Amino acid sequence: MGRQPCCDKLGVKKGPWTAEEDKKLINFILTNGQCCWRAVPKLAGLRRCGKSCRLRWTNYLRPDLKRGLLNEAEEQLVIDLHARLGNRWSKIAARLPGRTDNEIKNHWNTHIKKKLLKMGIDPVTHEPLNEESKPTEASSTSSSSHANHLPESKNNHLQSQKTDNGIPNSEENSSCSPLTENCSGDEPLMSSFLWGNESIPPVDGSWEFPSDGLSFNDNNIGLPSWDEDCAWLLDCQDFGIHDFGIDCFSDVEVINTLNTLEMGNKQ
DNA sequence: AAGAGGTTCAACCGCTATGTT
DNA sequence: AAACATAGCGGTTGAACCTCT
Repeated sequence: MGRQPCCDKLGVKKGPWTAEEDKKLINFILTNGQCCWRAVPKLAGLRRCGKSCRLRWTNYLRPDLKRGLLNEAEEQLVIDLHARLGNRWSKIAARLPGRTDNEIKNHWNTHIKKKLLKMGIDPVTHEPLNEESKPTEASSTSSSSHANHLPESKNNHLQSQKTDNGIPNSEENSSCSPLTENCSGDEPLMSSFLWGNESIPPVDGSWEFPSDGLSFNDNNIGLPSWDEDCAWLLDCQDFGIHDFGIDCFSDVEVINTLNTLEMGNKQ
Protein backbone atom coordinates (compact mmCIF):
# COMPACT_ATOMS: atom_id res chain seq x y z
CA MET A 1 0.00 0.00 0.00
CA GLY A 2 3.01 2.17 0.01
CA ARG A 3 2.55 3.21 3.55
CA GLN A 4 5.56 4.89 5.03
CA PRO A 5 7.41 3.04 7.70
CA CYS A 6 7.04 4.55 11.12
CA CYS A 7 10.58 5.74 10.88
CA ASP A 8 13.43 5.90 8.52
CA LYS A 9 15.09 2.55 8.89
CA LEU A 10 18.46 3.91 7.86
CA GLY A 11 20.48 5.22 10.72
CA VAL A 12 17.94 4.24 13.32
CA LYS A 13 19.45 2.60 16.33
CA LYS A 14 17.90 -0.50 17.82
CA GLY A 15 18.44 -2.55 20.91
CA PRO A 16 18.84 -1.60 24.53
CA TRP A 17 18.78 2.04 25.49
CA THR A 18 21.81 3.66 27.00
CA ALA A 19 21.72 5.95 30.01
CA GLU A 20 22.63 8.82 27.74
CA GLU A 21 19.69 8.15 25.46
CA ASP A 22 17.39 7.85 28.44
CA LYS A 23 18.56 11.16 29.72
CA LYS A 24 17.98 12.84 26.41
CA LEU A 25 14.50 11.43 26.14
CA ILE A 26 13.53 12.30 29.68
CA ASN A 27 14.91 15.75 29.32
CA PHE A 28 13.04 16.30 26.10
CA ILE A 29 9.72 15.06 27.41
CA LEU A 30 9.99 16.94 30.66
CA THR A 31 10.69 20.03 28.64
CA ASN A 32 8.17 19.60 25.89
CA GLY A 33 5.67 17.11 27.10
CA GLN A 34 4.42 14.12 25.21
CA CYS A 35 3.50 15.04 21.71
CA CYS A 36 4.10 13.81 18.23
CA TRP A 37 6.32 10.85 18.95
CA ARG A 38 7.43 10.74 15.37
CA ALA A 39 9.18 14.05 15.82
CA VAL A 40 10.65 13.25 19.21
CA PRO A 41 13.82 11.46 18.10
CA LYS A 42 14.85 14.26 15.82
CA LEU A 43 14.05 16.99 18.29
CA ALA A 44 15.60 15.15 21.18
CA GLY A 45 18.72 14.29 19.25
CA LEU A 46 18.12 10.58 19.33
CA ARG A 47 18.81 8.11 16.58
CA ARG A 48 15.73 6.15 17.46
CA CYS A 49 12.35 5.45 15.99
CA GLY A 50 9.54 7.51 17.51
CA LYS A 51 7.78 4.33 18.35
CA SER A 52 10.78 3.14 20.25
CA CYS A 53 10.90 6.42 22.17
CA ARG A 54 7.26 6.15 23.13
CA LEU A 55 7.74 2.59 24.29
CA ARG A 56 10.81 3.44 26.29
CA TRP A 57 9.03 6.30 27.97
CA THR A 58 5.78 4.52 28.73
CA ASN A 59 7.35 1.27 29.80
CA TYR A 60 10.41 2.39 31.62
CA LEU A 61 11.04 6.08 32.10
CA ARG A 62 7.69 7.47 33.15
CA PRO A 63 8.12 8.91 36.62
CA ASP A 64 4.93 7.38 37.93
CA LEU A 65 5.97 3.81 37.26
CA LYS A 66 6.30 1.32 40.02
CA ARG A 67 9.20 -1.01 39.79
CA GLY A 68 9.52 -4.57 40.88
CA LEU A 69 7.25 -7.55 40.77
CA LEU A 70 3.53 -7.26 41.11
CA ASN A 71 2.38 -7.96 44.61
CA GLU A 72 -0.33 -10.50 45.27
CA ALA A 73 -3.12 -7.99 45.33
CA GLU A 74 -2.06 -6.64 41.98
CA GLU A 75 -1.64 -10.15 40.66
CA GLN A 76 -5.13 -11.08 41.71
CA LEU A 77 -6.50 -7.96 40.14
CA VAL A 78 -4.76 -8.89 36.90
CA ILE A 79 -6.30 -12.33 37.03
CA ASP A 80 -9.74 -10.92 37.64
CA LEU A 81 -9.39 -8.37 34.91
CA HIS A 82 -7.97 -10.90 32.50
CA ALA A 83 -10.98 -13.08 33.13
CA ARG A 84 -13.17 -10.21 32.04
CA LEU A 85 -11.08 -8.59 29.36
CA GLY A 86 -8.87 -11.31 27.97
CA ASN A 87 -5.49 -10.29 26.62
CA ARG A 88 -6.34 -6.63 26.54
CA TRP A 89 -3.24 -5.71 28.44
CA SER A 90 -3.53 -2.01 28.04
CA LYS A 91 -7.03 -2.07 29.51
CA ILE A 92 -5.79 -4.19 32.37
CA ALA A 93 -2.82 -1.93 32.91
CA ALA A 94 -5.12 1.06 33.05
CA ARG A 95 -6.57 -0.41 36.24
CA LEU A 96 -3.20 -0.87 37.87
CA PRO A 97 -1.60 2.48 38.51
CA GLY A 98 2.09 2.55 37.86
CA ARG A 99 2.08 -0.63 35.85
CA THR A 100 2.49 -0.94 32.12
CA ASP A 101 0.78 -3.23 29.69
CA ASN A 102 4.13 -4.73 28.76
CA GLU A 103 4.98 -5.40 32.37
CA ILE A 104 1.64 -7.03 33.04
CA LYS A 105 1.83 -9.06 29.88
CA ASN A 106 5.27 -10.30 30.83
CA HIS A 107 4.21 -11.05 34.35
CA TRP A 108 1.19 -12.91 33.09
CA ASN A 109 3.25 -15.05 30.75
CA THR A 110 6.03 -15.78 33.20
CA HIS A 111 4.30 -16.02 36.55
CA ILE A 112 0.54 -15.97 36.56
CA LYS A 113 0.03 -18.45 33.76
CA LYS A 114 2.13 -20.99 35.57
CA LYS A 115 0.45 -20.26 38.85
CA LEU A 116 -2.98 -20.85 37.37
CA LEU A 117 -1.90 -24.00 35.60
CA LYS A 118 -0.47 -25.26 38.83
CA MET A 119 -3.83 -24.58 40.41
CA GLY A 120 -5.51 -26.52 37.65
CA ILE A 121 -7.02 -23.47 36.03
CA ASP A 122 -6.86 -22.80 32.34
CA PRO A 123 -5.23 -19.38 32.04
CA VAL A 124 -7.16 -18.69 28.86
CA THR A 125 -10.67 -19.59 29.90
CA HIS A 126 -10.16 -19.27 33.66
CA GLU A 127 -11.99 -22.51 34.06
CA PRO A 128 -10.72 -25.68 35.67
CA LEU A 129 -8.55 -27.58 33.24
CA ASN A 130 -10.78 -30.61 33.59
CA GLU A 131 -13.74 -31.63 35.65
CA GLU A 132 -11.80 -33.62 38.14
CA SER A 133 -8.72 -31.54 38.28
CA LYS A 134 -7.44 -31.36 41.75
CA PRO A 135 -5.28 -28.61 43.01
CA THR A 136 -1.74 -29.59 43.76
CA GLU A 137 -0.26 -29.33 47.19
CA ALA A 138 1.25 -26.02 46.33
CA SER A 139 -1.92 -24.64 44.90
CA SER A 140 -4.00 -25.72 47.82
CA THR A 141 -2.05 -23.35 49.92
CA SER A 142 -3.22 -20.55 47.74
CA SER A 143 -6.76 -21.62 47.40
CA SER A 144 -9.03 -24.50 47.97
CA SER A 145 -11.95 -22.81 46.36
CA HIS A 146 -10.49 -20.85 43.54
CA ALA A 147 -12.99 -22.30 41.14
CA ASN A 148 -15.75 -20.71 43.12
CA HIS A 149 -14.27 -17.38 42.63
CA LEU A 150 -13.89 -17.66 38.92
CA PRO A 151 -17.26 -18.55 37.47
CA GLU A 152 -18.12 -14.95 36.85
CA SER A 153 -15.16 -14.96 34.55
CA LYS A 154 -16.62 -17.40 32.15
CA ASN A 155 -19.32 -15.21 30.83
CA ASN A 156 -17.57 -12.00 31.28
CA HIS A 157 -14.62 -13.19 29.32
CA LEU A 158 -16.68 -13.42 26.20
CA GLN A 159 -19.11 -10.72 26.96
CA SER A 160 -17.52 -8.50 29.45
CA GLN A 161 -19.70 -6.12 31.35
CA LYS A 162 -18.88 -2.66 30.35
CA THR A 163 -19.91 0.72 31.38
CA ASP A 164 -21.10 3.27 28.90
CA ASN A 165 -17.59 4.38 28.20
CA GLY A 166 -16.42 0.89 27.54
CA ILE A 167 -14.73 0.40 30.84
CA PRO A 168 -15.65 -2.84 32.48
CA ASN A 169 -17.40 -2.64 35.77
CA SER A 170 -14.93 -4.38 37.91
CA GLU A 171 -15.64 -2.37 41.00
CA GLU A 172 -18.86 -4.08 41.85
CA ASN A 173 -17.31 -7.48 41.39
CA SER A 174 -13.97 -6.95 42.95
CA SER A 175 -14.55 -9.32 45.76
CA CYS A 176 -11.53 -10.52 47.60
CA SER A 177 -10.57 -13.78 46.05
CA PRO A 178 -8.59 -16.62 47.51
CA LEU A 179 -5.34 -15.31 46.19
CA THR A 180 -6.05 -11.91 47.54
CA GLU A 181 -6.80 -13.37 50.87
CA ASN A 182 -3.21 -14.36 51.03
CA CYS A 183 -2.04 -10.95 50.23
CA SER A 184 -0.58 -10.27 53.59
CA GLY A 185 2.17 -11.55 51.44
CA ASP A 186 5.76 -11.03 50.71
CA GLU A 187 5.66 -7.31 50.63
CA PRO A 188 3.73 -6.04 53.57
CA LEU A 189 5.19 -2.60 53.25
CA MET A 190 4.36 -2.39 49.63
CA SER A 191 0.91 -3.79 50.17
CA SER A 192 0.10 -1.43 52.92
CA PHE A 193 1.46 1.41 50.92
CA LEU A 194 -0.57 0.46 47.92
CA TRP A 195 -3.81 -0.49 49.47
CA GLY A 196 -3.58 0.72 53.00
CA ASN A 197 -5.31 -1.71 55.27
CA GLU A 198 -7.55 -2.91 52.52
CA SER A 199 -7.06 -6.34 51.13
CA ILE A 200 -8.79 -5.21 47.99
CA PRO A 201 -6.92 -2.96 45.67
CA PRO A 202 -8.56 0.40 45.30
CA VAL A 203 -9.79 0.48 41.77
CA ASP A 204 -11.31 3.86 42.08
CA GLY A 205 -11.18 6.64 39.59
CA SER A 206 -8.62 8.65 41.43
CA TRP A 207 -5.97 6.14 40.46
CA GLU A 208 -6.88 5.93 36.86
CA PHE A 209 -4.80 7.59 34.23
CA PRO A 210 -6.82 9.03 31.45
CA SER A 211 -5.98 7.59 28.10
CA ASP A 212 -5.23 10.97 26.66
CA GLY A 213 -2.33 11.70 28.91
CA LEU A 214 -0.82 11.32 32.26
CA SER A 215 -2.59 12.89 35.10
CA PHE A 216 -0.98 12.25 38.37
CA ASN A 217 -3.15 11.54 41.28
CA ASP A 218 -4.77 14.89 41.60
CA ASN A 219 -6.19 14.06 44.97
CA ASN A 220 -2.94 14.66 46.65
CA ILE A 221 -0.89 16.91 44.49
CA GLY A 222 -3.32 18.72 42.30
CA LEU A 223 -1.15 18.88 39.27
CA PRO A 224 -2.38 19.62 35.82
CA SER A 225 -2.42 16.78 33.39
CA TRP A 226 0.50 16.63 31.03
CA ASP A 227 -1.64 17.56 28.12
CA GLU A 228 -3.16 20.51 29.85
CA ASP A 229 -0.01 22.27 30.65
CA CYS A 230 3.57 21.21 30.66
CA ALA A 231 4.92 24.54 31.79
CA TRP A 232 5.31 23.23 35.29
CA LEU A 233 7.89 20.89 33.94
CA LEU A 234 10.11 23.51 32.46
CA ASP A 235 12.06 23.93 35.63
CA CYS A 236 13.09 20.36 35.31
CA GLN A 237 15.40 21.14 32.44
CA ASP A 238 19.00 20.19 32.80
CA PHE A 239 18.14 17.91 35.60
CA GLY A 240 20.67 15.84 37.31
CA ILE A 241 19.79 12.58 38.85
CA HIS A 242 18.94 14.25 42.10
CA ASP A 243 17.04 17.24 40.89
CA PHE A 244 14.55 15.49 38.76
CA GLY A 245 11.57 17.72 39.26
CA ILE A 246 11.19 16.52 42.78
CA ASP A 247 8.27 18.75 43.52
CA CYS A 248 6.41 17.57 40.53
CA PHE A 249 5.79 14.02 41.63
CA SER A 250 4.81 12.09 44.64
CA ASP A 251 7.60 10.58 46.67
CA VAL A 252 7.22 7.19 45.13
CA GLU A 253 7.25 8.55 41.64
CA VAL A 254 10.42 10.44 42.37
CA ILE A 255 12.05 7.43 43.94
CA ASN A 256 11.10 5.29 41.00
CA THR A 257 12.51 7.74 38.56
CA LEU A 258 15.69 8.16 40.49
CA ASN A 259 16.10 4.44 40.70
CA THR A 260 15.51 4.15 37.01
CA LEU A 261 18.07 6.76 36.20
CA GLU A 262 20.61 5.44 38.60
CA MET A 263 20.16 1.95 37.28
CA GLY A 264 20.61 3.30 33.82
CA ASN A 265 23.76 5.10 34.71
CA LYS A 266 25.27 1.89 35.94
CA GLN A 267 24.86 0.28 32.55
C1' DA B 1 34.12 -24.12 38.05
C1' DA B 2 31.75 -24.42 33.94
C1' DG B 3 28.47 -25.60 30.66
C1' DA B 4 23.51 -26.49 29.57
C1' DG B 5 19.08 -25.42 29.90
C1' DG B 6 15.46 -22.54 31.69
C1' DT B 7 13.53 -18.00 32.84
C1' DT B 8 12.80 -13.19 32.62
C1' DC B 9 11.86 -8.92 30.58
C1' DA B 10 13.12 -4.94 27.53
C1' DA B 11 12.51 -4.05 23.02
C1' DC B 12 10.93 -4.88 18.37
C1' DC B 13 7.50 -5.95 14.73
C1' DG B 14 3.32 -5.93 12.40
C1' DC B 15 -1.19 -4.82 12.69
C1' DT B 16 -5.36 -2.01 13.83
C1' DA B 17 -7.77 2.12 15.33
C1' DT B 18 -8.32 6.76 15.02
C1' DG B 19 -7.61 11.32 13.38
C1' DT B 20 -6.64 14.49 9.56
C1' DT B 21 -6.56 16.20 4.91
C1' DA C 1 -15.21 8.62 0.72
C1' DA C 2 -10.53 7.73 0.16
C1' DA C 3 -5.86 8.18 1.27
C1' DC C 4 -2.59 9.07 4.40
C1' DA C 5 -0.37 9.92 9.13
C1' DT C 6 0.13 8.79 13.71
C1' DA C 7 -0.58 6.47 18.08
C1' DG C 8 -1.33 2.48 20.40
C1' DC C 9 -1.88 -2.54 21.06
C1' DG C 10 -0.64 -7.38 21.47
C1' DG C 11 2.45 -11.07 20.02
C1' DT C 12 7.09 -12.37 19.60
C1' DT C 13 12.05 -12.30 20.04
C1' DG C 14 16.58 -12.48 21.92
C1' DA C 15 20.08 -11.16 25.21
C1' DA C 16 21.04 -11.26 29.98
C1' DC C 17 20.52 -13.57 33.99
C1' DC C 18 19.64 -17.60 36.98
C1' DT C 19 19.60 -22.42 38.37
C1' DC C 20 20.83 -26.96 38.02
C1' DT C 21 23.92 -30.69 37.13
